[in-house]
Amino acid sequence: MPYPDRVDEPPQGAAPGADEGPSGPASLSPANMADVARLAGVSIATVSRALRDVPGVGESTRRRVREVADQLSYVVSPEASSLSRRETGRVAVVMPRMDVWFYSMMLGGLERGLRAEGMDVLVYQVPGPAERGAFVRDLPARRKVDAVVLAALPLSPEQRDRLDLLGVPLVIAGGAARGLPHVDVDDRAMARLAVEHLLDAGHRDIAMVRTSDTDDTTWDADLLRVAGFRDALAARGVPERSDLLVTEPWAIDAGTKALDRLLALPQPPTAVFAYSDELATALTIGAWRLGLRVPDDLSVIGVDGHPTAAVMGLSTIDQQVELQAATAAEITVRLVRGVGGERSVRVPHVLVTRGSVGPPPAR
Amino acid sequence: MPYPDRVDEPPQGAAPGADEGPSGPASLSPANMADVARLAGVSIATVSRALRDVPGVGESTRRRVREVADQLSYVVSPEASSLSRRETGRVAVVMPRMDVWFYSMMLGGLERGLRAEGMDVLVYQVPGPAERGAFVRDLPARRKVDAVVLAALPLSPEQRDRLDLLGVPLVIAGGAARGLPHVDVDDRAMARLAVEHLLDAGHRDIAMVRTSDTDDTTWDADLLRVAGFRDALAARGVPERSDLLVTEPWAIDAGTKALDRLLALPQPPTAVFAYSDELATALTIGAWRLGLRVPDDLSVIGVDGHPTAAVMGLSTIDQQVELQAATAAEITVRLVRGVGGERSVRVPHVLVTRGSVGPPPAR
DNA sequence: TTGTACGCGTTATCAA
DNA sequence: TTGATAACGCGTACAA
Repeated sequence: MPYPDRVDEPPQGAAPGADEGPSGPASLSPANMADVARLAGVSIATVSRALRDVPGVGESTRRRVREVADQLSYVVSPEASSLSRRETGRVAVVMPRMDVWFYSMMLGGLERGLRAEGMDVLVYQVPGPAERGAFVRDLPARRKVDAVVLAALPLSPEQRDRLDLLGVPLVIAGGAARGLPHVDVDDRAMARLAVEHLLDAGHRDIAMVRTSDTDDTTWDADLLRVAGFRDALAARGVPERSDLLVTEPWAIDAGTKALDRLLALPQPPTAVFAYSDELATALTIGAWRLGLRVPDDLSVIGVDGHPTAAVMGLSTIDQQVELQAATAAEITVRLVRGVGGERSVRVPHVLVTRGSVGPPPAR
Repeated sequence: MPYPDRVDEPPQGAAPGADEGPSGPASLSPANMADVARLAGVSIATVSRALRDVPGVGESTRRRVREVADQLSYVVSPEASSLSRRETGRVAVVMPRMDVWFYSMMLGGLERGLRAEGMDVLVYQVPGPAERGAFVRDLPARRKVDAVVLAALPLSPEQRDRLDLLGVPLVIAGGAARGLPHVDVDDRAMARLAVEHLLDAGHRDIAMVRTSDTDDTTWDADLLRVAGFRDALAARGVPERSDLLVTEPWAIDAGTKALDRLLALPQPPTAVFAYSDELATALTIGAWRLGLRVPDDLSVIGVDGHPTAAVMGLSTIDQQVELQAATAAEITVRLVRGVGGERSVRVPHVLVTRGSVGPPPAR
């Protein structure tokens, strides 16, 4: 009777007929440190030290423990380890949704960066105002993670304050927030750059197209890009025409609809600055389908660095989402580990010219 | 001295100057059950029972415990709870990447479905063959989750077998696998349907466009869709022209390149079946930029249900990724809870006609 | 209905 | 270098 001290294990889970896996050695209830210790003829403490590579273990002992460990295909229980170390090794990433380009890029980059540092990523989708309220009220991530990354999640200052109750470092990715570590881009400057690019090409009747959310959420990036649009016009002394700032309710083809409205104007624009590449794309497709040529009849520029923009040949301001994500991951890791360094970083943007901007058509 | 039995707490983490949050009551090291028990004047066991809504607690007692709990803003330690219950409340979602449409949709849907059932989602990005090998070898998710969902992750049968060592239910989302619970679509039938749609419109010179991976990975869906393409032609007695099956190395503009090759043929196709909407989109954009009209000069149909396809006006076979995800989430939950039901589901596809398919141009 | 006491699997402290 | 042993915080038979 080799293991007199283990007599529990009810059949647990699996229905009678269920497969138990062809792999023999995987006995129910995986091995624990005690098992390893016993087989290696050492104490639990030594096993713990040996497997964690902490100093203070004889080389031969360490080897032996290692061998026994993978012979039993033993792995440390993360739960028990966390309980004891008071760390989870996990980071929560919270975003409105993860099935649209910007967020999926951000999530992908964060996962890469965090996993490279040995952290697991727990994801939370918090789409609307109601869900945001619930998230902030219930703090479902509490005690589950060592840090929380908010990816472009619109929160009120009070909501942000309440997140202090999480008791772990908080990082904003893709946006700013007074006092909190964050990674962002200069939305205002990006917009200014885009519009300057159009002005440089000779345009004066420049429209800006954006979308509004179905709920009443306001996005800082939106306001800032409108401001940048105005900055650029003002700086060149081009009077702003209010009819050229059009806002469509969000929809996948909002750009197309915006174009229709612009073309119906008595004096249509010769160039369009779109809030996003998605908008620019839909707008351009709409233009093509109407028989308009880009940029001969209409110049278009967007913001994002969306891959479709490349296929479309759309000029854009690349906001380098991967870099934002990688940077946010790095900051998060540093905060968790308690090492110093920049707490907030502004990622540079890049004008990518692809041929969707040209001189205005001759009248 | 109210709490004589708690005398630990080194400053832990936070640098001296760091903000401690304006929220007063959040003392370092959050309250535990013992704290709640003491303040409520009951035993720890009672607190545990009261907070978990298990029967066997007086109504007044339960209320009192609840009050004390949120007064202390107490939350159960997931680590300790997991350790004791031998469950994590987490599910791992593993996918090659999460920053492309299909996977981000899948992940979003899985997260929604799993969270609705109270499970947290841990994500793993396993891009290439090397990472797949490492994932299968090291099983980093072991002991961290109650189930694993593999989302369209290409694995060899041996690799799948090795995943048995995870010791938790395994679900395949967006693909099949002998013996494993899975959710998939009928790729072969989808392709057949798409090509039949083109045949019905009168086309006979029908091309299929697909991409090849940079690594040597083979995707079942790819083979099946090619088979479906052939099925449809054969069923109508249309001889297959080998020059009309073109494969481009994956790139965002692969569709455009494929089109160039097709148009260079002595007898170009009058219609194209694209492996994906992404390909169909790039191909269509390429066609437009060449001055071709769709469907007047060329008919195009894709597969996916990608939102861009809607903007483009592309007909497609919608593979209902959200439904696939929701179904996979449901199956996963059932397996974890050990309740019966279908272990594998085939999700229906839908032909969406949008006007990118018309009769072939008159010669 | 409530309390006691042990187990869950580690890490960390203190001796040896 | 190694070994006991006490936390870590919660779930749960078992007893009261």
